[in-house]
Parts: sequence; C-alpha cells; structure tokens
Amino acid sequence: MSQITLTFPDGNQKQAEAGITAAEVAADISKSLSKKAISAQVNGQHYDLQWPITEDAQIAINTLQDDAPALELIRHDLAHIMARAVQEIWPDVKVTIGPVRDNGWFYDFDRQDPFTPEDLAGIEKKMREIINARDAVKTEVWPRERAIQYYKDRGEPFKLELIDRIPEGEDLRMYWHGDWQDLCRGPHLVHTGQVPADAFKLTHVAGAYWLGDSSRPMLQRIYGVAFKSKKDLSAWTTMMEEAAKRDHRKLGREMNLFHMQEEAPGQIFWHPNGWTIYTELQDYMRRKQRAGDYVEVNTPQVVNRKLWEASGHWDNYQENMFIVEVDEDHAREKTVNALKPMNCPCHVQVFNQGLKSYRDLPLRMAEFGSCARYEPSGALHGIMRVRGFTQDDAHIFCTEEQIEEETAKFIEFLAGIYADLGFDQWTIKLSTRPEKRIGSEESWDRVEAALGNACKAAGYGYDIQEGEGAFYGPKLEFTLTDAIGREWQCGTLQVDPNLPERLDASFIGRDGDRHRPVMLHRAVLGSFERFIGMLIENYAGKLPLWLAPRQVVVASIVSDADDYVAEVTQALRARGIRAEADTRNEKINYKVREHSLGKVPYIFAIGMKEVEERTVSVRRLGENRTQTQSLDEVLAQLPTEARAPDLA
RNA sequence: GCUGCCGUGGCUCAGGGGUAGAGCACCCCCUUGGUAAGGGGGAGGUCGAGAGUUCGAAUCUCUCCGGCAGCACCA
Repeated sequence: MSQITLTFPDGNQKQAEAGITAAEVAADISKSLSKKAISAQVNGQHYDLQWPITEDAQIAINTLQDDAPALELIRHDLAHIMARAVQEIWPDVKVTIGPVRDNGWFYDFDRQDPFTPEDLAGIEKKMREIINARDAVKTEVWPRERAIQYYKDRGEPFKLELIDRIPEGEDLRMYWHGDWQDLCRGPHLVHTGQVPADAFKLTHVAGAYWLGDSSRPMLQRIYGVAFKSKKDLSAWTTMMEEAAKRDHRKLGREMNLFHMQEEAPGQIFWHPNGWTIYTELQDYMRRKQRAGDYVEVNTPQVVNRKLWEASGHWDNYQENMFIVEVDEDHAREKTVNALKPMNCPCHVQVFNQGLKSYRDLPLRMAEFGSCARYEPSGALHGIMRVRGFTQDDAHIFCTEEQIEEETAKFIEFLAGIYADLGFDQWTIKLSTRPEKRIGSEESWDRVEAALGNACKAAGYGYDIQEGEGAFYGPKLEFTLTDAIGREWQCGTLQVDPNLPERLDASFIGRDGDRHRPVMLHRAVLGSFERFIGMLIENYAGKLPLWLAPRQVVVASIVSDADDYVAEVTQALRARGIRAEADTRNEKINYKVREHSLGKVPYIFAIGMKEVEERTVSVRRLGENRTQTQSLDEVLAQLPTEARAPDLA
C-alpha cells in the first residue's frame, strides 16, 4: 500500500495509507469529532465518510455545524428516506431520481394512483420512523452487470435506464439506508438519525416528465423542504407566508388594480388604479429613452404572414402566434395574418424606409410594443406570464464595431433605471454560442468579446452561461433581486445579425457601398405587465409615492369638515397629486383601516381643529403616529416628494 | 400542452341527491365619532358551461371552459 499525505485546514499534515476513509481520519483525530462527522471536503470535493482517499489531499471534516454540506446531506438523505418510506408503504411503486433542490429536495415516482395529502402525512410519519431507527447508511461500488441484474430482478425500469445513461467506465455506486437500496452518486450521511426529524416537511405533489422530456411518461413528484433545525423550518414557513401576502394577484384585487376573466385568458383588464401605475411607469420610460437618444415608433398589431415568413417566425414560432384569418370580399383565399409576437420585424420595416447612411448609425428605435403570444395554458401566471403584453422594446441598428460601445451605454442606461425603481442588486449573465448556430466562429469570437468588454467598461462583472445564446448571436441577461431575495430576469440585450439579413436591411457606408447593419434587441423592464407584477410583490403593494395610484386620501372626521376636505383635495389635485376625498359617514378608524389596507401612502385626517387652523393631520402608510402640518406647507412639499425619480 | 387539485352572491369560504348559507363589501336608517372594523335593517346567487343518470342534480357521471401547483414551454 502506498502512502499519501493528508493536509488539514490548520496546515498540519499526516501520512496515511492510500484508501483511508474520512471516517477513519476523523476517528484518528478525536472520538468526539468522529461522532459528529458527517462528511469531508477532500481536495474541494464533497466526500462521503466511507469513500476511500487514494491520493494526497487537502482534507477537512464536516460536521452538522457546516451549513452547506450539512444541508446538502440532510436533504439528499431525506430524498432517499422518503423513497424508502414510499416503497415500504406501496411496494409496487417504481423509483426514479431524487435530487436536492432549493430549500429541499424532490423525488419522482411512478405510481398508478395519485398521492393525496393524506398520503403525504403517512409518508412523513414513516420517514420519522426511519430517522428514529438510526439505520446505518452503507455504500459500495458495483460492477455494471450486477447493478443491471439487481434492478432487473427488482423490476425497476427507470433505474435501468439511468444506468444506461451513466458513461461506461464510471463507477456505479449503491447506497443503503437500512435495507433499502438506491443507485446514487452520493455522498450521504453516516446513519439516518443524523437527519433532524423535526425540521423537514413534505410540501406538495405535482406531475413531472421522466427526464424532463414531454414525450416521456409523466411521473409523480413529491417535494419536500428540510433544514438543520425546527427554527429554520418555521422561518421558511414564515417566508412562504410573506411571499403569499405579496402575491400580485391578491394585491391586484385588494388594491383594485386589474382583473382577468375567462373570455380573455392571459390578458389583462387594467382598472384605473392599475393603469395609473402603468402609465406613470411608461411616461418615466419614455422620458428616459428620449434622454438616451432613442427615437420612438409605433408599428401594426396585425401583420400579414408574408412578413413572418420572411422573418423566419412563421417556421419557428407559429404555434406561439395568434393567427387571424380575414375573409375579404372577392378574395379566393382568406388573408392570413398574425398578431405580432415581437416588434423586431416591424422595426426593420421602419428602418428600411428610405436609404440609411452610416451617419444614421447607431439608430436606436424604441417602441412600447404591444405583442400577443399564444402561450401554453399551463404557462400563464397572473400578470407575470400573459398572452398580451407590452415590451419596453428597442432595436439598435449599428455596425459590428459599434456593438461594444452601444452595449456599454445600454448597461449604464439600464443601471440608472433599476436604481430609480429601487433595485440596487442585480447581475449580468452572458450567454455564449449554442451548439446549433449560424455565423462564423470569428464573428462569434468578436461579438462575445464585445459584450464581455462592454460589461467591464460599464464597471460590472458577469457570469457566463455556456451555450445558452440564441442561434444567431450571444446575449446578456440582467437579473434583479427583489426585497425578499427572489430573482427576476428582466433586462436583456441580444446581438442579431440574422434578421437584418433576412429582411434585407442595409445602409450606405463611407465607401459608398451597401452594408448590412447588426441589430441589438434590448429591453430594460422586459414587459410592463410582468415588471409591474414584480414591483407589486417587491414593494408588497406599498409602491413609492410617484407610482402609487392613489397618493393621498383626505378623510373627514366630522361632516362639518367636508368643505375643507374638498378644498384640500382640490388644492392637491391642482398640484398634480392624485388625491381623493373620503367624506363618507364612517368613523376615522374605519377610514384609516380601509385606506391603509388599500396601501394609500398618505392619509390626511381632517377634523374641526384642522379646519380652524388650516392644517392637515398627516399619517404615512406603515406608521401609526401622525403629524400635523399646515396646509401651505404640505402643498409646497408634496409635489416635490411625489415627483418621478428622473424629475426629482 | 401534460399530471393532480379546484370552480357556490363583488371578496373570503361553509354546505354536498329533496326547492341555496355565513362574514366582509353594497343599499337604507340611526349615529358626527380624533387615527386599523359604531349600531340596526335590506337587497343580492339559473352553485363555471353543456350533456347524461334520477321522480328530483349545486351535490353523481361525462365533455368542454377557466383557475391553482408543478412539469414542459419561453426560436
């Protein structure tokens, strides 16, 4: 046996025989560590305590104190424990895969009958029994044939297919939790009792395609969440409740922003309150775009299929388009149109009007473009994923040499908008050439480099998403993080040399010849609908003053104050404030409660004292103290405070 | 689109083969009350749509439509 050198985190070194396990290393250090150990980091890899270490290694023993490995193991072992519990209750259920995910794990099963909520409770109970039994976790590497035979004997077709997909020559590792066995690459805990029995929960069941392929059978997926402690689990529960409170569909109803109905699935009926948010945001974007040297255009909704054929959408995107057939008089065939799913082909039509010179480039053409896409019914979600929406779309027509500078400019443009809207945390992802692509390698090299350089020039880092670009060019994606830590991909910039080619866009160069421009598709918000949904959830409905649909409610305390309430309301409106009077025959408590729930930023309460002194009693949303201010003072202050960030 | 669940007055929900219930909201009356629900009364529903089973269907069955959770989709 050859000797290897183990190096510990404190720098100490130790000689050991090759094949030693981390369990043995831990035992050698101390009895208490040996008891607490759950796994090890070996040369940066997460190792099972039972795996042999065969070469010189940096080694650190993990305990339950180490969050990342502990959570990974707890969740992964729970996946196995759950699968074991399911097969103990229903022996004929077939097992498939069960990875760790987000705050927990899932495991996919093949079973005739659906799992019910009562079934989940039964599974949880069985899982606790398994945990309390403190069954040993054991692992072995098996020869392929033995594993295949084993699963043939057990009648586990999905496992056989998994084995088939593991490359020849790679170890097939088996794990046992007690007597229950699963094919798994590990690592795992030492025994089931290391999983906290009170810090996990099965959350829900849903269908999921085998191997994520919609042509394969649909399995039943059981989701669970797990943490290190009961306290963490209840923190997660609280967080979920918080997210539910912020749900834009719920707040949209409560704040009377919009509704949807089945005659127009996936499309929004904006109410006055919601439309106010929309138009405020759009006005803001329009001002920003003008300041950013964009020109604004508007193009048709219903466009003949010829254009979609030319752009390539007819072939590649048809099933997502609303097709509109028109039976024109005297026509032998119906005219076939499609509602535009994107604005780009129309923008090229505008670009193509008249000769363009290199002096016209870069040409930044913006449109608040209303698009319709026939999204699959299962994809629809409130106002976030809809069939009718408006993009803050623009196409920058430029030369390849201008891509870098235009991209850098765009990033700065976008950064300013995100900051104005209250998002200071966001990241950039650069998606590079996919396997199926057009264009030369040199061109991909240049354009990918241009995007990367532009990020650096603008002062931002980025992550690379290998192979995730569109077939015609790389793209940047801008993902922002909301107030409760959720991520939303909103902004995008895509380089497209393809569409100008297909739709024959050109400009006259300095040399007098025709040249092909490149298009940069770009958006900051993405769609107004989705972005507003996200804003509502980010702010839990408590929008910044400038976006709030109702900025002030002036509420009377006694009806003798009604005239003054009307005067205050009119004075606010005259200064551009969205103010409403509330002189209903209700107590002030009632009015305060109602308008607080309605997320109105300011309630001005008016009683006889205010009438006599010409003051208002100001109550800000979220505060329960009030402040009396003179009417003149408020009228002078509020319009400034309510200004959009670019006008402040 | 797929799997599962759901669809009862404006909202939140109870009921579950024998002629539809609650709370809030709404309307009317009383009350003029100082910062998160004052009191009383009234009106309002062909129980998502269609077909079937039944003496009888909101309730059972089927088909559609829509919603929710996930999956797939988001050239």
